[in-house]
Amino acid sequence: MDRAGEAAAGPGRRRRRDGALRRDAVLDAGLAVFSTLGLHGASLDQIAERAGLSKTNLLYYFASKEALYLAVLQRVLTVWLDPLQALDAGSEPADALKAYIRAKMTLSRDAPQASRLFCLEIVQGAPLLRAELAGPLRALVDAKAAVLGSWIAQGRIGPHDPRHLIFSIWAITQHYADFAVQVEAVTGRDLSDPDFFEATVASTQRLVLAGLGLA
Amino acid sequence: MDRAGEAAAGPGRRRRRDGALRRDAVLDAGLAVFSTLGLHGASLDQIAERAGLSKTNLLYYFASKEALYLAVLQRVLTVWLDPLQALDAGSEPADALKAYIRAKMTLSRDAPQASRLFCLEIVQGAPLLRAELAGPLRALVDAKAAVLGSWIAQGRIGPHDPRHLIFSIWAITQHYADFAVQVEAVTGRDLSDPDFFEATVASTQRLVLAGLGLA
Amino acid sequence: MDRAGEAAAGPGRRRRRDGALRRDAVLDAGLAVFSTLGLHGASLDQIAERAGLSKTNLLYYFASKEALYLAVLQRVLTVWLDPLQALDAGSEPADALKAYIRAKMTLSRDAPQASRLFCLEIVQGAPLLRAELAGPLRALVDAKAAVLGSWIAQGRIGPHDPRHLIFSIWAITQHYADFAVQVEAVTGRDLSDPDFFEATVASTQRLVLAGLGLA
Amino acid sequence: MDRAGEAAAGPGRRRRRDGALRRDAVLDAGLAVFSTLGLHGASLDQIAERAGLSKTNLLYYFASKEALYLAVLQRVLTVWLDPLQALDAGSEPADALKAYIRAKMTLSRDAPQASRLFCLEIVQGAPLLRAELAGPLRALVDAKAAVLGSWIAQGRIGPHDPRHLIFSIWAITQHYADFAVQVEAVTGRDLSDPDFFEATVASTQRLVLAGLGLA
DNA sequence: CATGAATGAGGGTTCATTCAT
DNA sequence: TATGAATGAACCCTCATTCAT
Repeated sequence: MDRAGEAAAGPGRRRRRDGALRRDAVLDAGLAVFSTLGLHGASLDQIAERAGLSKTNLLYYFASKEALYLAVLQRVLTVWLDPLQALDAGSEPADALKAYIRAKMTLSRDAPQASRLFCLEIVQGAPLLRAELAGPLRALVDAKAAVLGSWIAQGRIGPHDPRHLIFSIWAITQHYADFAVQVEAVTGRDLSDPDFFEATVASTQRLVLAGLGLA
Repeated sequence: MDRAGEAAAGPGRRRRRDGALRRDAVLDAGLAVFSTLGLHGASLDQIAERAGLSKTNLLYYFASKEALYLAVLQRVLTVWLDPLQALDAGSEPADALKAYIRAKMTLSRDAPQASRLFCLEIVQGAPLLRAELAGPLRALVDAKAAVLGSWIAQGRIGPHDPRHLIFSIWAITQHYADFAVQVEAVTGRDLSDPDFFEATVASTQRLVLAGLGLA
Repeated sequence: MDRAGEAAAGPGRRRRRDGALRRDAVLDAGLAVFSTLGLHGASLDQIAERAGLSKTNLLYYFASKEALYLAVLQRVLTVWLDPLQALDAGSEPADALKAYIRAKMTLSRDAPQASRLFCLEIVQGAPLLRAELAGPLRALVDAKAAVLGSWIAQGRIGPHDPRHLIFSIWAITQHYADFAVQVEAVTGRDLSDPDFFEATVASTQRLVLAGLGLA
Repeated sequence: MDRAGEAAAGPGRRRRRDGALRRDAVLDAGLAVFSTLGLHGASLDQIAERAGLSKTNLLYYFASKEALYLAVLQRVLTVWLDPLQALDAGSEPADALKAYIRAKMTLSRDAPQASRLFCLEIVQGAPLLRAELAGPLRALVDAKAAVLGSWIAQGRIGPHDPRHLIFSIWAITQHYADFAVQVEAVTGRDLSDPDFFEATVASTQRLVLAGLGLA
């Protein structure tokens, strides 16, 4: 019944849904290609082929290569800042930090391309993202640094500069996505291996918590 | 005598030395441009101009764009692995680790472009460096992991997986070079500020040493 | 009754009238854009936007870009040849020529875009208008040359080749539309200034009439 | 001997001369194509083929299509303003005007493409030439209008506004280049026919001189 | 009548690379 | 060594046109 209903929904609506799907397919393809070859190394032809449409048609959905790149980046950034939002002042510090580390490491496992694209953009000086960094990102970090600061003030965690702590967690967790080839070259494993994933999470949690005098 | 010898060396030798100087100039220019724009975003014209010669002449020194890129990468890699070599089994663990962290952070301050170029290459899957990773780099890490492993076995540092420990130190120290724009957007400072540099070194040392039960 | 009839005419007829209005709007927009940018420099999008409809819809009214261009040209040509028709053998030569010059100069003032589009087409070799030139236009010129010729034969105007005379009048009067930017750059004025318009008409009339020994 | 000398001149010099020749060939081809199809209608491929080189090589000589177009226009403009320079206050008015009309008509015969390209540019609003019009061209016209004005003040020619007189001569003489297709459609002849050329010159001279009371 | 989606051809331009000297 | 000239491949993008509704 439902499927019949969908089939009868009329072309207009189906089309529109197809359009949104194709847009998403393009964003996915863009993420894959951009994160491997960079903005300049990627070609629209490549992305279009991967998304299953023609280059011209791709340009019907996104006005230009740079517009597509930006759209991909925006989508990445949204996902990227999400876990930190959850770091809550009301939680037990150890639990909150452990959860945050796990959440970030999970992202590194499940969305490594997003991590890499973000990394590429930042490493190259964030020509298109600088405003986002100085605006929303900084605001979020300031807010969470305040949370960590209050824990320190209450003596619940050691006196580690909150921003350096955040950077350290970011650095370590993202390292397993961004430097995955290196990790694999050295260890022969990556995060998709459940044992390795758990060992990495545990190791990072232990380092950070002990580093803060919580273990 | 030496100086007279040099002065009288004739065009042949002087030329050769000039040539070596120009080669270095090209490598420097290549590092600067590649680290900002990536392999594909950089143009030989740009690099040549920065190095003060013509594009055609540049191609006399390096057979192709990719050859130049590789040469730049090789030079980077050499510098890159150097500090780890110094991690010596004979030292006191705390001292050795503190020194290593400081050395790496110093590199991030003094050679951020090298760090970024290395990062770019790895993030994109290390298409040209994979062999280096699986070969020399892995061997070096294995060797140093053995050192750390011996310290653990002797109970001189906590039971933290040696490779994860190395990754964590790399991740944190390189973060301040690779994500410098982000660090600056959030904190308003960077490693060239001596106070910030020392605070960052101290913070990282404390986290790692405490994380290993050494503080 | 008529108005009621119109009001009650139903969608069919009203639609048709709307259609004619939109057609005209497209022709107007086409004239404006083509006369500024030429056939190849103009885009259907531009014309459609100016006419207030979508490109696809524009192509419902005109089968192709070239078809639209031709339609615009046709409309221009009709207006263009009109004043010459009025040159009547029965009139006094001086009056007839003065009236013709004024009529042409008025067109240059009121329909400069039409003049320019016609000019563009002719200058480029009239690829789409050659037939019109060799057919109706030549016939008209032949007819009017006969009129002028009869005046010469009667000694009522000087022995100036009729066709050259017509060309001269065309050239001068159209110059103030086609080369308006140049005229304005040199004099700071254009035909929309009533004083300048009258002075230009008078000047041209004087030159031509005196040139024919009529003053 | 001369030819041998040239042949022995060495590659460097021959090359350079070839380069200048090719540049000229490109300018010629550009004039031919631009004057027929306009800036937007012309393609670099077309021009390159006509000039006997590849599109890419053409772009080695001229940085962009617009740069080439401008270079062509500049060359045209130089030739264009030349005859007017010769209009000298010291001459007999009738002789000077007759000579000027002949010179302009000769240009229309020998360089009709230049005339047409100039016309195209002006008709479209002179987007790239406006500065030239308001600067050098206006200055030249002002100077020559002063000459004509002095003749009027001395009663040597009739009281015809000098600028309108100049415009009229321009309009008529250029008409035979710019509207050549129309002239040919109507008369079956063009300026390359010596009889027609002389008749046209004479006719124009008579109209203008008589118009000024000089015949 | 009207529209959103899709397409293919072509255009200008960049750029690494080669050639000839 | 060094350079100016030349080339061909690839790329992004525009645009007239068609399709399907």
